[in-house]
Amino acid sequence: MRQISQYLSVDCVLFGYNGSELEVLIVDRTLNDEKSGELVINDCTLTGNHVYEDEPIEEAANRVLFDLTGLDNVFLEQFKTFAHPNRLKRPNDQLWLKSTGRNPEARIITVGFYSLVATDKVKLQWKGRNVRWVPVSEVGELAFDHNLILEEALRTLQTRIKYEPITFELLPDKFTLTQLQNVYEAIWGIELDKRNFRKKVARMKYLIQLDEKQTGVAHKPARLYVFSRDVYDKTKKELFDFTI
Amino acid sequence: MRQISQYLSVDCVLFGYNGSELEVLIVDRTLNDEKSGELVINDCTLTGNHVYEDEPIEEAANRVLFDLTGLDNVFLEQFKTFAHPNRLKRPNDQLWLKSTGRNPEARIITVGFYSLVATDKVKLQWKGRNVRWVPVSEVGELAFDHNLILEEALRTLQTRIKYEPITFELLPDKFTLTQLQNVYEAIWGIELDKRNFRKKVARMKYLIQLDEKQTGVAHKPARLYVFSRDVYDKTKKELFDFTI
DNA sequence: TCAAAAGTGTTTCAGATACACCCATGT
DNA sequence: ACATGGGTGTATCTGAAACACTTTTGA
Repeated sequence: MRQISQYLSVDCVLFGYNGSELEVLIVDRTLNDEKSGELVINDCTLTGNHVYEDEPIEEAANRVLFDLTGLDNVFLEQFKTFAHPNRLKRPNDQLWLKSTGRNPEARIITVGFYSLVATDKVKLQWKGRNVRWVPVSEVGELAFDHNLILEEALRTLQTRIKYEPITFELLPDKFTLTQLQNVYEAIWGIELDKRNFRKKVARMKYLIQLDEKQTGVAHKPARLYVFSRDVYDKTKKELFDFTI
Repeated sequence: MRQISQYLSVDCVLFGYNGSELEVLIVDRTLNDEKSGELVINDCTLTGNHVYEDEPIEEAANRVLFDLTGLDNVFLEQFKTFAHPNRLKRPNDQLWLKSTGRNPEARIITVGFYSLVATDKVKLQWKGRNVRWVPVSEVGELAFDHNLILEEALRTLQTRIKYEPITFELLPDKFTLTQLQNVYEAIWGIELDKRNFRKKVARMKYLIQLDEKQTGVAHKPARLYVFSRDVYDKTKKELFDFTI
């Protein structure tokens, strides 16, 4: 029997992109009173989970994502650890811990990961709990310290996309330059100039133009591109070209 | 009696600059056999410590630094958490844990912080244990997973100084532009052009030229500068000018 | 034929790079 | 007087920013 760590968890901020907005995966947390059946907790959390005693945290985070999306090999990066002694001390959180058999007094520290997926690659599923995409701008108050975790994850993402080629993770394998531009715009919350953007990405050899075009769109169909990690790894010098 | 967490620690990678090289603070770890008195462990670690159950990790890290340097308000940033189940499983590490009254089977996770100080501000002192500055390039094999931690800290530092005004932390309050340039060169391990460097920093309004010069040097004395966080906070837009 | 997004070029300006000599001080 | 590091300017090139119209498709 595999032991669960009583002190360590992982939380995954799973970002997705729906074609216009940056979204994040949110789980409903509901608790009914044992006797009255009355709904005593009804709020939301990020996706997270326990870590097995013999399990590296990266594996635990991957496990959460796999359970959730069925996807393996998802982009995943540790960004910060949250360990404040009071992070689970709000009344609802204490109630929740008790009702799920945890010691509400224990200090549980959580390692935050963020992850990027193309929402259309994902069929959501999580052990009967209700899971859904919510635009980052519309996320309300979350349980635990999850608003803080989300905030830090977003800040990390905003910085990271300047220097690392990870925006592709939010798109289908084949994507248009407009989609790529939209991802940057959604993450930064600003608008970019189309011509300048295209001049910029034209320099990136690892963005490979295909002989394919969009179909089924009611306008001039756009060319499709793929990201080549191979080419990227061979031309790492251009890393900082990602500053846009 | 304040309880110590059995599962959580902090490690601080304390970087210093000695005028020519980037250094890191290293602690000797020695253990004598109880009976024979023979030296059974004689190696080095980074500086780290336990966390009290009711103590935020940032405070724990600050406490380590204060005990070590007598300095408060030192630059300190969490960079990564290390939690691999086998991270303390090498024979010497197991021996050490046993001999210091810890459970060698327990999984101890550690949150890594890095910190920057001007070595000449510091009088080292650490509970009788031998502590010293070692150039980063000359650090040998360290105990636990501390080589990995150091590596990640250095990588973080190299990236961070491109976008954040933190190099000043490694210098005396008043410094010369050559010293500043040397810090970048030491951290990146490359040489920079003096004239171009000066043109670049001349644009940074938060580098304030004093009406003071070096004294006691056997050459034309250099002008002294200070970093103004005030001005920096007011002109944050220029953040990315730090790319050098 | 219209609506909708794709795609494209020029000008101007700021900053990156490359590069070599004279200056002020202590010994 | 000499050794040492301080301090400066110019020319060239690359990339950032600002900006508007034509093209291709489906409805």
